[in-house]
Amino acid sequence: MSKVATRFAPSPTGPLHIGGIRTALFNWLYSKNQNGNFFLRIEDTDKERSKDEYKKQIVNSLKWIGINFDGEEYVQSKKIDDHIKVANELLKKGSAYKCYCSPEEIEEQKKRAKQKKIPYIYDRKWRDKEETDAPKDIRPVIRFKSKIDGNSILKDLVQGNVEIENNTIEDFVILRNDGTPTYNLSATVDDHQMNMTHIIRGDDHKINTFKQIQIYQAMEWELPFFAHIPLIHTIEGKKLSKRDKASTLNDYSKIGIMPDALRNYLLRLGWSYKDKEIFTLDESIKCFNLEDIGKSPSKLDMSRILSMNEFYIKNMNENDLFSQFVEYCKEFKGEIKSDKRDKIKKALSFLKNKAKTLEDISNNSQYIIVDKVNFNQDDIKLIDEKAKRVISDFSSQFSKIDQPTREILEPVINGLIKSHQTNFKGVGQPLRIALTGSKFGPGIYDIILSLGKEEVKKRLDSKIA
RNA sequence: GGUCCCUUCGUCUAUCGGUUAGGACACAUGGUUUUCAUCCAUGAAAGAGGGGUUCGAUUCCCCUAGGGACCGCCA
Repeated sequence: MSKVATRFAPSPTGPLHIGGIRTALFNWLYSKNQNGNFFLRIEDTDKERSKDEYKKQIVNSLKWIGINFDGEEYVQSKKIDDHIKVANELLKKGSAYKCYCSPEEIEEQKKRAKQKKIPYIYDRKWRDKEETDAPKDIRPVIRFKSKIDGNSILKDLVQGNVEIENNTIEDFVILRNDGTPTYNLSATVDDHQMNMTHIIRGDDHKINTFKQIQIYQAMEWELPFFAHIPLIHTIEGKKLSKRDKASTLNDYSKIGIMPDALRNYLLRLGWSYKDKEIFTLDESIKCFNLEDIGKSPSKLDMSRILSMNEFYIKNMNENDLFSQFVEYCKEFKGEIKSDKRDKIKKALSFLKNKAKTLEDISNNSQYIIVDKVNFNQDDIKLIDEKAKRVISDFSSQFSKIDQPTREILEPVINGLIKSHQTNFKGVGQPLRIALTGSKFGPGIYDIILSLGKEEVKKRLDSKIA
C-alpha cells in the first residue's frame, strides 16, 4: 500500500475547539506512527463565514500543541475549479443530474414533511426528467444520483461494519445554483487529489462518508480507509461546540495549562493503552493505533486536565518549566523583569509543588515579582505588637548573617521560638506575612532564601516601623 | 419523526468466556509537615434492565430503556 497520508480539515469559521484538536492529534499520531504524512487542509469555501483570523488561529493552535503538518497548508477555495470539473464529469457519466426545483419549492416540501412528521427526503423529481422540461427562469443545482436500492456497508476502522439502506441517503446537491461546489464534493475531490489513505474524523461525519463513498465509486477512484471517532461531550452530555465555555485552546492556555499536558490528556480521552496514563510525545507516536480508540463518546473533565498539568509541572525538566513560565507570563500576566528572573528560576523547585497550573506559579511567585508587598487585609491584622517584636529580633540577628543558608537560619529561628516562649507558628507566621503579605505560602526558609538578604531586610524593617 | 452509533466506579478507562472486575482523576479518612500545599497510606465507589447461547457471561446474540450524532444550495 502507498504511504499513509492523513489530514485535518477544519473550516475557518470560528476558533478551533479541543474536540477538533483531538481529531487533529489522532490524525497526526496515526500518520507518524505509520511513518506517513499529515496534512492540513483549510476548508474555506463558505465565503460568508470563513475568516482569515480563524485560519491563523487554527495554524497557531496546532503549532502550540506540537502538531506540525507536512508540506504547505492546502487551501480548499483554490481548488474549486477542480471540484466543478468533477461535477461536470459526474454529469456526463450520468451519475449526477440537474435539478430545477427552486429553493422555495424545497423549503415548502420540508415544511410539509415536518408537519406530517415524516422524514424529509428530496423526492428525486428531476432525476429522470428530460432537460427539455426545464423551466427557463431557474438556475439548476446539480445533484448526485444516489443509490436507491440495496444496502451499503462502511468498513469503519473504529466502529466496525456500519450498514445503511441506500434509500435513506438523498440525492444530495454537489453544485449550488451559483455554480459553486458543496462540501461533500469538495472534500471528496480534495481527499482524492491529496492521495489520502485514511480519513479520520468525528462521528458526526458518518452520513457524509456514505455520500462521499458513492462519489469515489462513480469516479472509479480508490477508496481510502475511514475511521469515525466518537465525539467529545460536555459535562451535560452534548456535542462540544465552539460556543461552550472552556472549549477553545485559549481557554486552557490562558489559565496556564501546558501543551504537553493537554496533549497527553486529549490522547487518553477515548483512546487507551492498557493502564498507561503518561505518554511522552515519542511514546504517544510509538503506541498510538486506531484499534484502541473507544466507541463511546467521552466527557471533558477539568479536574483531570488540571491534575495532568500538575503532573507535568512537577515532573518536567525545570529549565523547560521556567521557559514555559516566562513565556506564559509574557503573554498573559505581564513580562517578568529581568532582575527577578533568576530568583524565580531558583524558587521554581519549591514553587512547583504548590501549583497545578502556570497561573498558580504566577500567583504564588507574586511576592518575588512585585517590588512592594501586597498585604492581605485580614492577614496583616495578625501582626500585633508581639509579632513585631519577633520580627524585630529576627531582623537584627539576620543583619549579622553574611550569606544566609538554611543551616544558619534554623538555629536563629529556634532561638527565637525559645526566647519568645512560642512555637514555630509564632515566629514563622509573622515573618511570612511581613515578607509575602499572606499567611499562606512557601516554607519560611524558602521565602527568605529566595528573596535574598537585602530584600528580606528591607521588607522586615518596613514592618517594624 | 427517520437513519445510524453508544452504555463497566461521579469522570477517563482495563478486561480480548472463568478475575476478590484492575488502574488513574476526583472524593473520604489517617500519617508526615512551620501555614497552604506536596508526599505517603488506607477507604468508599461500577458491568442500565430483561431474555437467550454456554458447564460458566461484564465479555457473544436478541429485546427494552436511556444517552448521543446526523437528517442544509454549512463544513
